[in-house]
Amino acid sequence: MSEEERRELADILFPNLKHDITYYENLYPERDLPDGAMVTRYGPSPTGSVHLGNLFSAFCDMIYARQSGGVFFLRIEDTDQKRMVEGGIENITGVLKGFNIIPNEGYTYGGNYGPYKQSDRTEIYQTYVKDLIVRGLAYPCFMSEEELASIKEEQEINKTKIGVYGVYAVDRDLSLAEVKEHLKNNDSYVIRLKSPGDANKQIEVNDCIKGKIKFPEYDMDSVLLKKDGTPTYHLAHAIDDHLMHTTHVIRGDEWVSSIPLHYQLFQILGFKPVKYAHIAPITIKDPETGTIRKLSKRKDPWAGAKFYEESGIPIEALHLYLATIANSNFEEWYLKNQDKSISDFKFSFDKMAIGGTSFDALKFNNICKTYFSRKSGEEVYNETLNWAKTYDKDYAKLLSANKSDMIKFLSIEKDGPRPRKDISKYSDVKEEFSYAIDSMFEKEFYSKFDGDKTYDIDLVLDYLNNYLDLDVSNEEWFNKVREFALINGYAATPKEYKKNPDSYKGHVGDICEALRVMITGRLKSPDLYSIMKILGKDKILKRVDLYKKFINK
RNA sequence: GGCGAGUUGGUGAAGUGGCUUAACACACUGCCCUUUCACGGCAGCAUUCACGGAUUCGAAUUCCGUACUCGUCACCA
Repeated sequence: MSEEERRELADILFPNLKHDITYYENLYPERDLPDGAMVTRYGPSPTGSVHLGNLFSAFCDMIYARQSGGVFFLRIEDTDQKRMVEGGIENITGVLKGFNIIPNEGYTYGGNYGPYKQSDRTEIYQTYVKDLIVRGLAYPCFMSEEELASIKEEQEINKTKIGVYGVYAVDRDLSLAEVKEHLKNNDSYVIRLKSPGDANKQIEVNDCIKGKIKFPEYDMDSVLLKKDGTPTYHLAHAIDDHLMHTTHVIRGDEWVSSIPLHYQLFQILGFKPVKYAHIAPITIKDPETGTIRKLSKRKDPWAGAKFYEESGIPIEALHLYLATIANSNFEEWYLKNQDKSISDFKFSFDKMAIGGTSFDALKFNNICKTYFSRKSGEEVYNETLNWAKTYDKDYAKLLSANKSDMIKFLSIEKDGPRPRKDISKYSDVKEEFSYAIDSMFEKEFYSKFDGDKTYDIDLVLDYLNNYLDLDVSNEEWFNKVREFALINGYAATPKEYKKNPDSYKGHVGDICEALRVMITGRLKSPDLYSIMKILGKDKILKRVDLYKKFINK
């Protein structure tokens, strides 16, 4: 086909486009950003629920854009109508918000590079494709599904590369008359790339994470525009990321094998190539089979986005975990810098895992504990209340009614450089601190007690009535407990008791244990003095009463 | 099958030719601290980096081959 003919063909195929390429190029000028600013984007396909892997890649988009003073935008990639799920888009934007992953531009966020939904950009894609046709780099292909299937079969038998290329691209060099004939017959068609590549030549690309990768040049006539005039992912990616001036495409590594195609597309469209950062999938070692596989929403609760909120895991703790997955040196840095947060850390692509990143539930749990340990009692209280308001309304009421005491309980052993680590999620607060709220404690009625001993109520009452003094310091208080222990035939320290076990009934620890069990209903608790001080003598005595009922039930 | 990537302890991983008798964290075990638990401290936990070969004075690190795992080869993204 001559250039004249291609021009004619382009006009026949796309008669109604309002603009030309230059129009769009001018519409979306270069962004005015500081040097080194990264423009990243998250491009979800609205197919329903969100996977941890998606969240991770969006998280990376956000941190890299943020730390470089760039832009992170959200683009809805809904070019496939068949995959559309009712409410899918709303679900995605909602989940992102819920996870505190906030784009600073894009769908529902606005910006000067929209529309940010691909189904609203069809005309733009077609404009570029029309130009490609004029330049002889794209052509209409009328091959039927059957024809495609049959060349694939042939290729499989011949053990050659599968796809539409070379001699298999039968419509590649159709004459204008032939195309017109097809059109007259109303034959359906797609627009294919007329790939200028040579598979015998190599290209080398530099992935920000994976480093240098070599591929044969791309030589297949990939589909650019589908039968319905809608673009394929590849075309949309090239055009959108060019027009929106994305600098870094961070995406899952299932895309690395399409790098040659994308690279070629950028080249023939005359676009400055984007930098790619292909992140490894989040995997898990299957507990049953021992093999490594991708996280599965069906088998692994962590894979689904809903899980975290529902089970009361703080979003910030998840961010912390994503950050430790994202950069291998983050964890160490975070442990050394007690007072710093994620945004203080400088992430870099070369600290990202190249192979699969394994999800370590135990480590995640520990990170959650660390998160809580660094929060003040009041912060823990507020966050827990906030969570309970939607996920445990009854508990939320109890929390509100017991605010000041609850904060005191949650603050025990929080000051100082070595805070307790006993909570990993909001629902743990309810479990671990049930003794803090009278009505809960009464209901629980020592059901949490996991020992088999019964304790001397008279001894405890004697102590409470005659020796208890909560107006002194912790140390003085404990000295009085020691005094009381000695008087009653208990050793003042466990060491002493160990030396002469026969001369004592037990040691101070035993007295404390009795107190602890009656007051908290369990063998383990935070500092006893602090608990007693918050409760006060009256409540303590009531609990001893309750214990009496428990023993005699 | 073609193309591409990965393979370091119980786990997540650091490591880019000598500073590695393989960091750090999680888990586990022991001891210490201690009124319980948690926290914290100390110690233990890979004589070895999938396997075979090559290069080198020297390799977990470079090269070649083998095995296994993963991704991809759609008018899905």
